[in-house]
Amino acid sequence: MKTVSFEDLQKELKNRNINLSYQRLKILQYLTNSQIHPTVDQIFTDLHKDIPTLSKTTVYNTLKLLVQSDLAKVLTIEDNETRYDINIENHGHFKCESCGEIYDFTIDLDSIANKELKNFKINDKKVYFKGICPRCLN
Amino acid sequence: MKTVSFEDLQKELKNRNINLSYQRLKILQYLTNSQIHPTVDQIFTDLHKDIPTLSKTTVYNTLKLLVQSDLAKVLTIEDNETRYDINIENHGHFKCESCGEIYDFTIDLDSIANKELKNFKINDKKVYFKGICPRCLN
DNA sequence: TAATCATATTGTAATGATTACAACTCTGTA
DNA sequence: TACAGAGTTGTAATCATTACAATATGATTA
Ligand SMILES: [Mn+2]
Ligand SMILES: [Mn+2]
Ligand SMILES: [Zn+2]
Ligand SMILES: [Zn+2]
Repeated sequence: MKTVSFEDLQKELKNRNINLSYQRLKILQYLTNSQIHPTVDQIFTDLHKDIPTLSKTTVYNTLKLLVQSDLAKVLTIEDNETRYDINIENHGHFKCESCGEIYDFTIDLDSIANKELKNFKINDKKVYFKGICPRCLN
Repeated sequence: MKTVSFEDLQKELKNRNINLSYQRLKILQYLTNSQIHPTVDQIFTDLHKDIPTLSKTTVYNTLKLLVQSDLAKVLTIEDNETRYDINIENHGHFKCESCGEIYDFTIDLDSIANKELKNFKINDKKVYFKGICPRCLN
């Protein structure tokens, strides 16, 4: 699973004429460093320790910007928690129903394209699994 | 894609000692008759015409009951609309970004099980596609 | 440098979906 | 008829998200 470097992300932003403010930089760093597919609240709470003036609205705005620019993806594994993934490569997500942790896994999404959909234009594919992770099985 | 008959559903409810009230009956009928993967609001609004006393809370309660009893599934294709599917057979969902319609498609979920997950206990698999449907492509 | 302008951020209020909860209703049984 | 348990209802509370107006920032121009 390829990971896009932080520098590449900065370039991408410039390509799209998106200014890199201090807040945007910090949110982007948080997303690239953490592998936890965070919620808005996790991002806000963690960053708020360093940036006491940070507004939650800014977090929402920035994430919307990143998603619209195809630099991040929205994960809706549960109906009550929206998560964000800076890794836009195609891959699946497994959520442990016991500890709540979310695991990435590689998946060949091309192989699951379906004949029934041959006349459909497919722009996005999401694969979500749920169950119990090995750590919790012990 | 196998469809469970309404009579089978009734039996399943009895097996689980779930009483079939008039409201529950109507909600169940609505789910089996409509193939639109409705939201709570759609169910409530449509049924409210026939049952003016119906409460939205009852719709929420009944759906929660059906999901807990494994007689319905929750779909979270978008982060802002929770939908329900009475068809619990494994199948994928395609949402048209133009008209909003949701299409079922068959998919062999066993074939996309992954070696990386061989030590995981998988309880549920969801596959969501987005794009443009043939009708909207014309 | 100072003035100007566009963009970004902030805080608060509004919205909308969902849940909590207490009162009421219905149905079957003693 | 009285009672008990389950189901329903309406309202209030909660929580995530969005709208919006005021303020701040940062680049551009004179
Ligand atoms: Mn991921
Ligand atoms: Mn379906
Ligand atoms: Zn776990
Ligand atoms: Zn369409």
